[in-house]
Amino acid sequence: MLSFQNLFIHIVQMNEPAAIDSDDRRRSIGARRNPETEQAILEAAEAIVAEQGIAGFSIEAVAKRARAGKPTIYKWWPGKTALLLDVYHRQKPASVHTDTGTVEGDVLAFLKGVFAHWGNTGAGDVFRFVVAEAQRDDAAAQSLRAYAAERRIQSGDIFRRGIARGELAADVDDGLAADVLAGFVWQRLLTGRIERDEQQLAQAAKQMVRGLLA
Amino acid sequence: MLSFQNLFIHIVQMNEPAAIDSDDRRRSIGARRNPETEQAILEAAEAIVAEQGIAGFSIEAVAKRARAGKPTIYKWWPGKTALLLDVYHRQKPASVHTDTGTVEGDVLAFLKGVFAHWGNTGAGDVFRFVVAEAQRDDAAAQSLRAYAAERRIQSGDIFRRGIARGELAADVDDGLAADVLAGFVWQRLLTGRIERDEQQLAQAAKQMVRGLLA
Amino acid sequence: MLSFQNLFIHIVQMNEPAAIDSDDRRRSIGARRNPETEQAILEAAEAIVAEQGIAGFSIEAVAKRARAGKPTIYKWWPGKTALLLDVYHRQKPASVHTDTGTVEGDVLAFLKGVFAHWGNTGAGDVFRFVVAEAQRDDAAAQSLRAYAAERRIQSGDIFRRGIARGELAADVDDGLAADVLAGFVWQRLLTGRIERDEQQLAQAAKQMVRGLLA
Amino acid sequence: MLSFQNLFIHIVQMNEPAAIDSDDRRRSIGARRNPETEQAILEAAEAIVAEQGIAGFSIEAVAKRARAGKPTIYKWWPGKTALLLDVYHRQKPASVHTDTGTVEGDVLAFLKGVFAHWGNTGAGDVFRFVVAEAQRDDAAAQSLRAYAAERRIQSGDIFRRGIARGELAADVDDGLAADVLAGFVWQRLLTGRIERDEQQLAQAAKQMVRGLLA
DNA sequence: AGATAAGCGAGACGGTACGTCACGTCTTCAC
DNA sequence: GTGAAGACGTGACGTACCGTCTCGCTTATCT
Repeated sequence: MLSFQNLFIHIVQMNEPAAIDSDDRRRSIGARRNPETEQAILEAAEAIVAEQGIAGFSIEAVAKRARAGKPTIYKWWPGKTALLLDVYHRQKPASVHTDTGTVEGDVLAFLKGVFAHWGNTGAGDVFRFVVAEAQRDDAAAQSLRAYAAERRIQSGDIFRRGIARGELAADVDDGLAADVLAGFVWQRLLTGRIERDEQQLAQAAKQMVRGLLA
Repeated sequence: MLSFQNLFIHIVQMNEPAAIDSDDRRRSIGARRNPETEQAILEAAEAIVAEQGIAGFSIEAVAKRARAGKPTIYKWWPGKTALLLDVYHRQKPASVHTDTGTVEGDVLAFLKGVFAHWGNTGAGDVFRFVVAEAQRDDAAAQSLRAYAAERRIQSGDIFRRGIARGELAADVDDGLAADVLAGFVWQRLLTGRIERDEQQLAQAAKQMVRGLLA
Repeated sequence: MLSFQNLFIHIVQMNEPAAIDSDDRRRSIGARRNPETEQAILEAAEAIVAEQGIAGFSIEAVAKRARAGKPTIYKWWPGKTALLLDVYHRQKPASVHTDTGTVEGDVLAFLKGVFAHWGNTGAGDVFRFVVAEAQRDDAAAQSLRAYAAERRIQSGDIFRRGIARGELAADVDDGLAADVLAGFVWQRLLTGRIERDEQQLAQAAKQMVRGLLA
Repeated sequence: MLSFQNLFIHIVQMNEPAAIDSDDRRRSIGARRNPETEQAILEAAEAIVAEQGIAGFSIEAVAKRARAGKPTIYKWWPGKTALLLDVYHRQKPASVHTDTGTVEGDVLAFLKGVFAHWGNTGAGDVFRFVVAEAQRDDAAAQSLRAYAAERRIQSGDIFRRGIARGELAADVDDGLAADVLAGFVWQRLLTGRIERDEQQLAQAAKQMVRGLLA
C-alpha cells in the first residue's frame, strides 16, 4: 500500500527563527550557485503555498520570506511557474501505482493515492497552479504536457498489465483509459472537489473498469 | 519668476478630455441597462481572446475596445472570469446533448460536439482561461464550480435516461459518470490535445460505457 | 441561453475592504486630477529632501510618504527630475534682485540672498539635484538651460542698470558678467561650500566688480 | 519519476564556466598590482563614456568591458566617481596653466585651454558626470571637493604670481578669484554652453581681471 | 623548495529603486 | 439612475546596478 511517512519529513524542520539582527544573512559563496539560497527559496515557496494558498504566492513574497533578493530568484527561475514546478517536484508523491492484482484494485489505489497526496501535502494546490499557468504561458504548457505524457505511460501500465493477464479486453486502448483516469482526478482537483470518500472512489473505479451497462 | 513647471504643462494637458472626436460614444438610455453596451462588451471580450489569445485579455482592454467604462463592466460581472464565462456561454451550441437512443451514442455525440466546438470556435481558449483563473481567484472558482455543477446535471441526463430505459445498471452513479466524461475532455483540452479522430472518440465512448473487462 | 448571472449574487459581497485601518486614504474624485494628491506628493517630496537630503529622494519614497501610488506619480511627472523641478519651483526664493544703488551693492545682495535661500530652505539641495540630473537626462538639461537663461537676464539687469547710470564701462558684457556671478554661486553650491561669511561675500563682490588690479 | 526540473537544467548549465575561449584573460602577476589591469579599466571607462555617454557608464559595464572583476575595481577606486575622476585626470593636459606674464593673459589662456579640452576630447562629459555624481554620493562629493581644492590652488597661482609681481592689489583673495574663474567655466559646461569664441573669452578675462567699473 | 600572501577573474548574493501593468473602487458629468 | 471616463491606491511584475562576498587560479617573495 501507500506510505505517507516521507511526506512530512521536510515539514518538520521549517520553523526557522529568521533573526533580523546581526546581519546573519546568506552571502555569496563564490562564483557559483549557493545551495542554501536555493533551498531557502524553495522552502519559502513551499511554505507560502501551504499557508496562504496559491493566491498568496508571488515572487515578491517568496523573496521576502526566503530573505533573498528578487533578482536572485529570477536568475535561477525564469518565472513563478518554473519555481512552482520545482516546488511540486520536491514534494515526492506517494507511490500511487501499485499492483493489487486486479485492474479495479489498481485504479482504486491510484484514486486514493492521488487524492490523499493532493489533499494532505498541499501538492494539490501547487499542481492546480501549474495547470493554470500552463494555460497562459507556453513554457509552462510544454512542461505540463511532458509531465502528463509521462504519467500517462505510468498509469497505462495498470491497463497493460490487465490486458496481459487477460483481465481486460485485448482491444482496450490503455492510453485512452489512462486519460480517462487522469481526467477524472484533474477535473475534481480543478473544481475543488477532492474525493476522500472510499465508497465513492470504489464506485468510480468500478464504473470506469466494469462499465455502466446493466 | 520663470519656472521649470511650464515645461511640463503639456503633459498635464495631454490628460484633458480630448473628446473632440464627434462624440459618437454610447450614452445612457435612461435609468435602465443599455443592451448595446452589454453586446459591445461581450463582443469586445470575444474578439480580444480570438485575436490576442488569453494573455491579452484584461478588463482594461475590454473596456477600451468596447468603449465602455470599467465600472460598467464590474457592475454586471464580478470579474474577468465571470465575463469570460458569459462569453464562453454565448458561443456554446445547444447541440452537445442529443438523445441518440443509446448511452454510448449520446456520449460519442457529446465528445464530438465538445471537441468540435472547442477546436473550431476558439471557445476552447476561453474555457481554458476560465479553468486557469479559477485556480487563483475565489470568485472564479465559485463560478466555475457552479458552471461545472450545472453541466454535470446536463451530462448526467445521458446516464439517467440510460438507467430509466434499463440500458444502464440501476446502481450507476450518474454524477460520477458525468465527472468521468467531463474529466476526459477537460484533461485533453488543458494539455492541448483536442481529439478530432472519430475512431478514437468512438473507442473512448465505448470504454467509458461498456467498460474495459474482457 | 442560460443565464449565470444569478450565480454571482453572493460573490459580489465578497470584495469587502478588509481594511481595518479606518481606510482614510485619498480616493479618486472622478475623472480628473485630484489636487489633494498633487499637494500630498509635492509636500512629501519636499519633506523628504529637507529631512533626508537628495540621497533619500526616490519616487518610491515619495509615494510611500504621500500615501500615493507610484503609477499616480508617473502619470503626472515623467520622472524624478520633473517632480524635483516642481518642488524647487514651489519654494519661493527670497527676492535676490534688489536695487541698492550701486552694482557692488546689488551683487552683494544677490550673493547674500542666494546663499541664504539655498542654505536655509533646503532649496540648495533641490537645485543641486536638478543640476545633477541635467547632466544625464536631456529633458532635465533643457529645463535647466531655460531656467539659467531666464536667471541670466534677471541678473544681467544689475549690470545693465550700472551701465545705464554710467557706473560701469559701456563695453561691459552684462551677460558675461551674469555668468560669472552665477558661476561663482553654482560652483560653491556644487562643491558644498555655501558661503555665509559677509566679509567673504563683500570681498567677492568687490573683486568681481572693481577687478583685481592694483 | 520524470520531472519538470530537467526542463530548466539548461538554464543552470548556462551559468557554467563557459571559459573555453582560449583563456586569454589577464591573470595575476603575483602579489602586486597588475598595471595592465589598471590600464584596461581606465580605457574601458573612457571608451564607455565616449561611446555611450554618461548614462551608459556603470561599474558593471566597465568591469565587463575591461574583462576585470568588480572587486578589482572597488579595490582601487571607492566608487564610480573616483574612477571617472581618474579618467578625467588622464585626459587633462598640462597646458592649462601657463605663465604669459600678465594675469589677464594667464586667465585667457586658462579659459581657452579648458574649453578646448572639454570640447575636443569629450573630457567635458566626464567632468559633468563627476559633478553630477557628487551631488548624490558622499564619496563622490569628497573626491570632487578634493579635486576642486587642488585645482583651486593651481589656478590661484595665477593670482598669487600677479600679487607677487605687484600687478594685482595686495588685498586680492586669490582663492576667491580662483573660485570665480572656475565657477564661470563650470556653469558654462553644466548648462551646455562651452564657449569657443575668442573675443568672448577675451572679454570675460578682461572683466574678471580689470573689473567692470567705468 | 615549498609555503605564503596577494592580485585577479568571475559571478552569486541581498538590496534598493526603477518604470509598467492591471486590478477593482471611486467620483464626476452628460444624458 | 445609467453610462463613459479616467484618476486613484495597491501590489506584483521583471530589470538594472549597487557594493560585498567567496572561490579558484596564478605568480612573486619569504622563509
